[in-house]
Amino acid sequence: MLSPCSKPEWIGRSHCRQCAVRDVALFAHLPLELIDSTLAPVQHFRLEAHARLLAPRDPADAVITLRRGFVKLEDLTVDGNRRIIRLLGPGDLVGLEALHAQAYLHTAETLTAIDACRIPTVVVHDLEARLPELHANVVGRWHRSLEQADRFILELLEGPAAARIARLLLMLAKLAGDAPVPRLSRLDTAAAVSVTPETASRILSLFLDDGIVIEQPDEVRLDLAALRRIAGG
Amino acid sequence: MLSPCSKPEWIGRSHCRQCAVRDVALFAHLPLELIDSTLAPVQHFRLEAHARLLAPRDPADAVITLRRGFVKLEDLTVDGNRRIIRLLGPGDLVGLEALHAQAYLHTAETLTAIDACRIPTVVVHDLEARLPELHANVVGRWHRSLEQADRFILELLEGPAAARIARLLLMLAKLAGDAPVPRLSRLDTAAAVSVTPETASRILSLFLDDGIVIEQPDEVRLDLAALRRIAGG
DNA sequence: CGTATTCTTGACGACCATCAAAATTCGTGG
DNA sequence: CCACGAATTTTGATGGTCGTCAAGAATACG
Repeated sequence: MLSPCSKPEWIGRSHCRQCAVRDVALFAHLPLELIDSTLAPVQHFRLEAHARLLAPRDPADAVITLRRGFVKLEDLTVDGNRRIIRLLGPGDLVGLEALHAQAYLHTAETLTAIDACRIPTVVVHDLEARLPELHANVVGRWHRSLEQADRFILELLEGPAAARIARLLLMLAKLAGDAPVPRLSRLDTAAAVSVTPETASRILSLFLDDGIVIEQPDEVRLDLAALRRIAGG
Repeated sequence: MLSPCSKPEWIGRSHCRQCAVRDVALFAHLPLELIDSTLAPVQHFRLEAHARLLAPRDPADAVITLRRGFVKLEDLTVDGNRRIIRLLGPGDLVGLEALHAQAYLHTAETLTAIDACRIPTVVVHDLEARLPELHANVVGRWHRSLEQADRFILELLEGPAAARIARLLLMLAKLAGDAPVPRLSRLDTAAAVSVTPETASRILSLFLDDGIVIEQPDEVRLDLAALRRIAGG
């Protein structure tokens, strides 16, 4: 079940192209004799849909790179509502805050089944000290997270409810790329765009009636052009 | 007007305690002969209130550390409204994205007169390569920005308008610390919490009537306890 | 098969956006 | 220093959107 990324059968897999760590060519530049010793603690694992990955206040000693599947990051607002603050897809890092804080800050839960690698922070820090180019990549991760937080502020929390939900679906579609777009529950949809579950339900009913959204058990088919029109801008 | 931080009269100033670069003791640990050569490009400057500091797409070749005063970061939403996405105070870095991107991403404008230092990114990268502890500090800056973005999502864009504005004022008070709390225009208040200027005006009228807020030309006095009650949670 | 959660749909009301107009402040130049 | 125009602010009236409350239907789960 757990296998170090340095094993031959791992390296050969096409998914490695999406692996955040592979992207910076860490493995290629590492001296061969260091590969096993350094990357042995990196554990590959799978997890089913709707499972908790991280909880706030958990001791943060590792980051997780998503190879396949989708994850939501959520928090409680001051008046006790759930709010989704970020959506992560293949190539993204979950639990980035482990690189700077002692504990995780947000709840992380899977939206779909996932395929991921657990990388202890000591490994990242070790490699960072040796490979300056990895440092730029880590900063890039922070930058990406910040950009997505800004997009939540500017797109998902702005304008009429229908436009927000349309933008949410477009955001998911972009995250998914070629892969099928994961289906969000009404509760999660509401928690992402700051409306009540009732309004989320009503608006999705409209979208379904118009054929703009087609729901299947675990995924959705979207009329992107129509959604862009509703999203405005 | 422009003076390197390494000049004697600068070092001696009490404000240096608030200087983001001083905080990591860069200067103390640098070999003496490197101080002048490395820090010469760091320029200290002042700017009046309501002045533009950075604009999106400007070439990003420096970060700015705020020694005194307050700055807002803003952007346009998809439907063309101004939205304030971050508020910065003494010790914060403006234009953090320069450390990773080629151009600035947001509009940065002063809320008050400021006292700041312009640090070319090459200087930061040079020092980072030599001093590992600076790297942790830089990551800390990204973390702080991300935390504030999350607080905007969870606090300022949630709940009734009065609660949002109360939370905004509390956030400003915390930023200011001992210093006077800067006065935000109705337009800026509205742009921060995503309401119309009319509602911002109406709600502040209530606060003024109740003595919860007292406005002076450039600053405000706040009844923090009352604001916390209105903020909820 | 029964219970709990999620989802749907409806009716109602509150909050806030919108439109409008007047008052005030600010900056600028006469 | 005053006068002028532009921008901001205030206040009111009105309507729409969405939250709230409620009850029933569907779905998931043990």
